[in-house]
Amino acid sequence: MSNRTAENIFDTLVDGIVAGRMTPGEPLVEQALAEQFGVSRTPVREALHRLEQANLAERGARRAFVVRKMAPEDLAELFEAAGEVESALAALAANRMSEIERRRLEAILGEGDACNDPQSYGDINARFHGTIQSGARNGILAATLDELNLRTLAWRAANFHEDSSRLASSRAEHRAIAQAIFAQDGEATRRLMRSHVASSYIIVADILAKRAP
Amino acid sequence: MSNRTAENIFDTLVDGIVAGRMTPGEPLVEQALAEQFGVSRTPVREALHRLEQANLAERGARRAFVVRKMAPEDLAELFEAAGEVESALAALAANRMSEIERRRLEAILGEGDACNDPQSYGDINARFHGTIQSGARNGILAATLDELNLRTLAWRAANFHEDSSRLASSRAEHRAIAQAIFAQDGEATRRLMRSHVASSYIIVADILAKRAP
DNA sequence: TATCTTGCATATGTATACATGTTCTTTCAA
DNA sequence: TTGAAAGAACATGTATACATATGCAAGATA
Repeated sequence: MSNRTAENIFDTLVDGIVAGRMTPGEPLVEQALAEQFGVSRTPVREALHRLEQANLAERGARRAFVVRKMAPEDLAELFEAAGEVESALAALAANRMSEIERRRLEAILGEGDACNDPQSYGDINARFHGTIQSGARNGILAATLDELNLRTLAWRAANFHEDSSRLASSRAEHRAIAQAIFAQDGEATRRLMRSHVASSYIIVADILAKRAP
Repeated sequence: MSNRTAENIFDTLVDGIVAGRMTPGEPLVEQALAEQFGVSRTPVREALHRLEQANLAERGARRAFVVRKMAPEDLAELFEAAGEVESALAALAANRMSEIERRRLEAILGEGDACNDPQSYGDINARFHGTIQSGARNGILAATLDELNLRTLAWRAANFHEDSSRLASSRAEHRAIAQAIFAQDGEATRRLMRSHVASSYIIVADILAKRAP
């Protein structure tokens, strides 16, 4: 079965990493992956290079690729960077979102209040952030955030399950952000979004610290 | 001579694009480049894929790669994105730069005042921004800015030569930014840096508008 | 026993041939 | 003259063989 193309293989590997099925340090050998996917080394090779560029893979022994390990300092930088970019997007969105988009955001808030299942709350959370992201009217900055989030996702999936107390505070933070957006107060929106991202960082870092002290 | 490796070829092509020797829309054909560099298609291919990922190349007719053309709206988004990221870095730097770094920044300011040659002022300008960038203590966010700047550079090089009036206002803006950093006023630094990047955008956009109205 | 050297195992880097897909051109018919 | 269909041309996608580099292990030598 060689219906898999380079793009396809890349997506599969990304998914495996962000879903936590492939653990940091795990080797990514061209030949082995080629046999596994039923293709030659060439498309696998291309996929691995893209992984490296996306900072999801790095070089290990014998120049081999391995799933990237991140130091705790890298994690802090990563969340700080994502927080800065997403809060910038939110500040822009506060001044640029259409009336329709604002109403959609309000609706998403309502869905979040009515939802207690962590799984589907994750979905609602993604739609909340996605609505703000597209409301900023800057595709390049949005793509930049996507890149960064790909990397935070790898951590979240491996280490983080939303608990109910986090769910409650997430709701409150979302509402505060939305209110700042409705008031078209860019700077308040920026500040609130930054601290929202920071609090999700604290949880991930906390779980990590407890796990490997 | 085939001392050139994939990395080398990538760098050469990037340089050619940002320096304006390769114009937007120019085809990048694997076979032709391979012969030109004296290597096979394989390393050229890899370089082209990296160019595409860096948004410096895109697909043209017959799936061929061409040097990326940017619409004016893209340019606006790009500078806005770069402005947000760099101003975030500057805000962080205002609170994190060491005493030594602050003195270095002051020295660079002095060099800028003493310099009237646009060429070497470009150098000083790069060192000013580089000092702030590294003073922010966030390598990931700094790398993000580098990526964006690679793309703005392609425009600047093709369309922009600093004139002396711009040089004077650039000096004044740098001094204002530095003073906000010395005062450890993150928010003022952010605001000033954002408007500094925006004014360089205005110049590029202006020249562009006069060129192809 | 410690260390340096040599050789091999392993994984990526490159070259080349062939496969695939897309566009342009030519040709034939209405 | 126009339109559609077929095929040639061109460019990338993939497979495979060979080249190169790197780390590890074994053995020789001080």
